Amino acid sequence: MAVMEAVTHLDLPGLRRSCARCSLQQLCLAGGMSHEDLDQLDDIIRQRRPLGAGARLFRMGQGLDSVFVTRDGAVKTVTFGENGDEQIIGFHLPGELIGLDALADGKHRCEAVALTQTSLCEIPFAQLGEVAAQIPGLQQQLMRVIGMSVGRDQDHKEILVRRQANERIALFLHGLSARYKAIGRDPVRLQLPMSRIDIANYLGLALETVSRGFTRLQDDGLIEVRGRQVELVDTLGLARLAHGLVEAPKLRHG
Amino acid sequence: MAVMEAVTHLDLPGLRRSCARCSLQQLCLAGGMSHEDLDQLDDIIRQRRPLGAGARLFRMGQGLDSVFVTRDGAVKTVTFGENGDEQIIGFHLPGELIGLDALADGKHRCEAVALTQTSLCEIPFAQLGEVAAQIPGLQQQLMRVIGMSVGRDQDHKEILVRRQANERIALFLHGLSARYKAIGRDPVRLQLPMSRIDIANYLGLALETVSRGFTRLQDDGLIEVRGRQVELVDTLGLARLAHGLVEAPKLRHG
DNA sequence: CGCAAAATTGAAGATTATCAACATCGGTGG
DNA sequence: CCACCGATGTTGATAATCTTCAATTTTGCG
Repeated sequence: MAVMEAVTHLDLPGLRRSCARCSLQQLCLAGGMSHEDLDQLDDIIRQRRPLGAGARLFRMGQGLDSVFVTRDGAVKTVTFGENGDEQIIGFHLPGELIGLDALADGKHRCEAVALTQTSLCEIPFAQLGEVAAQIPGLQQQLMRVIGMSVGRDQDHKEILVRRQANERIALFLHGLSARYKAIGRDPVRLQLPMSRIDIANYLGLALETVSRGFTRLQDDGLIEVRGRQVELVDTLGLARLAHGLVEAPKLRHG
Repeated sequence: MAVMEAVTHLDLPGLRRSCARCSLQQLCLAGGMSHEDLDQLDDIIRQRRPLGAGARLFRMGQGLDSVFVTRDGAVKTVTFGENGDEQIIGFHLPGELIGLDALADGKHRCEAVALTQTSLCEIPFAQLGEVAAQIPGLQQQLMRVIGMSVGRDQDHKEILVRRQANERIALFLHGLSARYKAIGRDPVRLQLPMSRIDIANYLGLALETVSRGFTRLQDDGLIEVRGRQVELVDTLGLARLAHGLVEAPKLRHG
């Protein structure tokens, strides 16, 4: 029961803070639980030393040992087709659960890779099951968290079915903004943790198309792009574009 | 606790058959449970009178009362954008769980519509939670079933990111075949329960593109199309196309 | 400061959406 | 039993969008 790690005495920022004092509490597994129950949850959660960009949480085919919740930073989950090409299945921001892909048969069908320096909570799955059986609130909250993950999957699909590249990009930014807002970050000035290639891959587009889309949205006055920092200028217009309410996105005359 | 309905004495085919004798047992919530536990599960499951094509299981915004498992037939889940257009989120074949979209906040964000005459099992969600807390096996199996649903979502995404229409179609048929096989149906001669429009919507394509894709795949000797009956002739070739291993799907010279 | 990776921009070619006409299927009623 | 009708599905032509290949610029970091 290796609950405590060498990490305990390091006192790095964000480490060994209890769930009770975690700002992500409401979004995470800890949501809506009594202080007593939180202690029990705390006991099984391992808080890992921050991972560097590119570090892997788990690999495809590996058994489901733990589920993870990002605490700070960002993670992408990817699969690899027969031809070996990477496909990004999801981006995971703070408070979002990672590892559900192994729920079906106990083996991961994704690989999880840190996009930036990332610290996260690790929850041994077997122990989670045990504790959840004892604490009714945790059981319920686990379902809610799973539901949120399913909801993000659905959002991703709703992006991918769009035929217009700019609509996908607008939806992507719009959704990201909402997620940032939910974790108390600035929903207008977005600091993107992922590259254009990763965005393109996630959106099912060529990277050049994404690049062009960004400049196009900027030219139309919807966003302001400075590398990986994107500012949402005309949130309403962006939302209209995102929801396909712009009939003819014509070029300016001339 | 309205467990029994007027339906009890009807003895329609597929009605009031216990989980223990259900052919879908292994895929469904009943998988891997003892005979005793199955009885307990049986007690909370309502088996509904078959629904006609077009009937709705639940609507968007409605509270999560029950989850459903298709027993026979097929169901689609759809959302409606701001502009009112329908978007198909998933197709649900026998043994597949429906209703997880409401797990996050207790309200459905999809609508579920029967594609053909469909009979299914209804499981009141509150009671499921109670029983699951008592039966450790059910808890575990519930996770597995949720995991399978998440896996299908991932498959759907992997279809949608494909840029080539024929690849999407090939992947769609390939995946459908696998699901048919899992429930003991012929994985080669597929009887599609959904229209071309629905397929196009699900694949993020125009319906004409789907129609052309079908005939193209037929011309290439991969499938044989007779309306909604599609026979997979060259399964290997179809898989190769599905996985993007065909470099240049050129037209025949001339 | 310089280099490699990341991002932008340009031009050409290919694929798909769209509009439109036509064929086919299934069910209903004569 | 056949004919009709609407719904469903197929096919054709055109225009628009996206991908691809290529060159260039910018960024980030040692």
